[in-house]
Amino acid sequence: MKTILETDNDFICDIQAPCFQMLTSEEVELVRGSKTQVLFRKGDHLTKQGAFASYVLFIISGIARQYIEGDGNKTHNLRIIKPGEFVGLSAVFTKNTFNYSSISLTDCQVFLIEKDAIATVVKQNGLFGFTMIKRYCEQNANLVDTLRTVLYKQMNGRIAEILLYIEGCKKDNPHIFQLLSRKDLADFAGISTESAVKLLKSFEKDGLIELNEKDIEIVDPNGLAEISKKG
Amino acid sequence: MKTILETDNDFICDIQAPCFQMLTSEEVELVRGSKTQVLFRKGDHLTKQGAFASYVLFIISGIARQYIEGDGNKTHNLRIIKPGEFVGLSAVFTKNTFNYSSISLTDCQVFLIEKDAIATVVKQNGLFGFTMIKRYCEQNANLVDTLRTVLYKQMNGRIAEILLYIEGCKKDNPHIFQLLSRKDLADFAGISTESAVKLLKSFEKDGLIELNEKDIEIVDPNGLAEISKKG
DNA sequence: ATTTAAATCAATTAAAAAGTTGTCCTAATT
DNA sequence: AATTAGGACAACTTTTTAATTGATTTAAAT
Repeated sequence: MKTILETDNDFICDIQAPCFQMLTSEEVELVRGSKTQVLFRKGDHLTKQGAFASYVLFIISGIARQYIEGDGNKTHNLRIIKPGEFVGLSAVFTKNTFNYSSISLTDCQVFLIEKDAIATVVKQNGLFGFTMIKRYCEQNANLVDTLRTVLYKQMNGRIAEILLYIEGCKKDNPHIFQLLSRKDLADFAGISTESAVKLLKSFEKDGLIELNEKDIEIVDPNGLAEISKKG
Repeated sequence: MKTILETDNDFICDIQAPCFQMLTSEEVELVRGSKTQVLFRKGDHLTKQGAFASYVLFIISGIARQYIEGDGNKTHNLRIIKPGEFVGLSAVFTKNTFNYSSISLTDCQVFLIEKDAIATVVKQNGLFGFTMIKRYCEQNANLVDTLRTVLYKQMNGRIAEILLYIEGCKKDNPHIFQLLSRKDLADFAGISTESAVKLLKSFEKDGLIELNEKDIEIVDPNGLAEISKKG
């Protein structure tokens, strides 16, 4: 009990993440007083699509997977959530409910910050507002990319694209491929699990990637980029 | 898409559960306007210990398991949550965060009701308040029982007690034992998984229960009650 | 009409998780 | 000091879940 609480306190006493550095000390106090910290264990839901959202989540450590739920167990993965990122920003200013689910791929230390506190600080602090806008903007761009992929690309391009995307997440977790099942990859690409399996094998045969158990080694990133671009 | 939405609407258009029958039509409107409905799939978290609680959950269908998280993956199961029950009532009037986690054992249709709406209705409607008090009271009694068990009983009594408890949940789900692992049972009784396995076998040998795969048949409820009482 | 892309289905294999059992260790009780 | 309750560990088995493969079907695109 004691040791865990101590490490918790390390987090609690300081909001060290870059995006909070630009706050005044009163603003830090406001955020500090409006937050709580939770350990989400591997496999826990950080957000549940459709549930009331009275707070945003800020990831201290660990990674998670964000997805939208369709009918009948269908899911589409949207992104890997990394340390230093927010979840549920879309609930602060507009919707009152989370419009997607997310689930932790590893244990995650997370701040939950009441959304009123975020809104207040944004109104006071232009610089902080600016970084929030930047985040929204990036998310928008990513959503548009996802949409384009779903609308226009076919299997090869889709899986090549997400392989490169996941590869880019290796700096946050070098073993990220081991944390994702074939179904997870398929749900990122929006294809069936079986198709994903077959395509990965064929990519391996073509020398684009290397499959070692669940780990995937990107051998020819340029080749993959080419396939991704062609669609 | 269509069929699912239709069944959803059946729920959404009417708050049919007994405990809402005593509300005036304005109160029903207030609750209706402050609620949303979510399908939690088997294995999804309904609540996460420590997260902000801006709403209470009301179970329409399905069952779930409520537990408290300790350090290092230790959990203690508190109860089976059944249709017609609330989750998170303790957050309405006092704590701002959930003080326990809960996870669905089957798909669950759930109303999330903003806690302000519940508080408002309780203040207006004495009869509704009365039923809420009754619920709190029952939960208190159950918590005291749990505490007594943990403090004073030993293995045999603990496992006998929870077998009878789970048996009592069969009217809400006849297959409930199949939904619980040996670890789940052990975490209800507060003993190790291995001890639970061994005790179940010994109970079977003594003709108290019958084990068929994961299902458990209570053969001698009086005998179990005896063991449970003795501790 | 024919080709192509990709989902679905069914069967199989592989890997992971859960359950089981015996042995040993520890702390409390007698 | 001896006994007892019950957890912890290790080895093993069973069950469940995930991955794979090939065959078939569907639907769109040429």
